[in-house]
Amino acid sequence: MRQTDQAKKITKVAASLFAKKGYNGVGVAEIGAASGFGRGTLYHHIDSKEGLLHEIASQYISDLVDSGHRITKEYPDPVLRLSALSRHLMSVISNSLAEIIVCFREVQSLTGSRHHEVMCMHAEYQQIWSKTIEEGVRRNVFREVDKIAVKGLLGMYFYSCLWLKPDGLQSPEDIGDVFSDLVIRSLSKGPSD
Amino acid sequence: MRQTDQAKKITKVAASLFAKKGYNGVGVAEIGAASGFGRGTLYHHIDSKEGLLHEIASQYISDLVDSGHRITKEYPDPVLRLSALSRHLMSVISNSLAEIIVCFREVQSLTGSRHHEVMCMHAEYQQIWSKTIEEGVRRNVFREVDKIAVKGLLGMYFYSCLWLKPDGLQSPEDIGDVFSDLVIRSLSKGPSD
DNA sequence: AGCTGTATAGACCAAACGGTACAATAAAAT
DNA sequence: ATTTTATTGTACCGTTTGGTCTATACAGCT
Repeated sequence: MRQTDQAKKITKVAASLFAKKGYNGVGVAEIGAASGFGRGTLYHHIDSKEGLLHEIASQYISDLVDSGHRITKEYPDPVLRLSALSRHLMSVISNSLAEIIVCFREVQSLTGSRHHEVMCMHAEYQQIWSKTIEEGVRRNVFREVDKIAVKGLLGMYFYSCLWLKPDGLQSPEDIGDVFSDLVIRSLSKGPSD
Repeated sequence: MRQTDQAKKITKVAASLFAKKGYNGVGVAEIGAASGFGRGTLYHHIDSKEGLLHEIASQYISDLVDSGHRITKEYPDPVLRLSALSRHLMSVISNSLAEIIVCFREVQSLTGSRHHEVMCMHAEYQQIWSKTIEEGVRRNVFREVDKIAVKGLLGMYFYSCLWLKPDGLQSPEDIGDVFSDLVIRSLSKGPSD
């Protein structure tokens, strides 16, 4: 969707407000005030409050899916690919904290096709990780794991939006490395496998 | 806090409504209707809407902390303790899905000391896991890991409230076992450590 | 019967909600 | 200079918000 600069600014402001107070905890008047507009002006730039939410949620997750496919092509080796996915995911989360918090906390506030679209993209991103693990099993570098494991591993990352501090001591890439180390060790073949 | 049967019922109903639509997405009228009361009656049993939220959030997490301490005493061995914590956490999450979803999604809607209290208990629970890992390092069964790792590992569990189905194929304990397997492998000493 | 304490429903309140209408203004195009 | 076109603020709409107040009903007890 084409967005003007003003609309982008409003989307950005709305994301951080939604992240702080929740979708239903923020009124359109507050969004307007925070972006320096009156209510009438606001509605000249956006279509509806829910449209704003959809924009926030879908934008970041479609980016994630695109980058995921790119990384898949770039790294044929499953171990290296997992490290790259890990670093990248962590840096996206860190750079779009507000958007991702909103996306996870407020998906259920989206209705109909908007909700469906976001859920599908989320499933697609999970597939990217699943395929990587399967590839590792095929190449005999990973052991066979329950299908539910990938949900757990991704949870490690996504849950971080609740404790990640943008100006923390560790960089997102450092954290991504710590996590990918955990992930790869948990998947690797041990002496008994 | 002492709660009458009616108050407990209202808390339960409110938890599932909050989980589905978000704290600010549900009105007190709706809570009343869903529990079979008018608005006046509702306020005869509860003090305020935020009090309800606090009840939901604090109740489950204080249970979690208590059980955590109990398990710590019961299992001196870090590996066995981690497995027990894992199974237990997963079954609590599964049995109180709505409450936990609400707790994580809406903590920020709590104000002042109520917010602080919940955050402290959450930190205390994380400590229980941290201490277990440290104990394992001391006993030379776990390798040294970054302090941030425990946040990631707990995220595996907590994030599950977004995809866990109460009537799913796998029991919470099964999932807990899959997860504890991942956790223990990711922490274990490898050939190169 | 009379009293006391707990439940209950519904009217009511001021404030805020998402969204629209419209007039006023600024900028651009002619 | 005049006409379009894109922005803006404000007043307004009906609805819903969290919370209070009051009147009634119904127990159990004396």
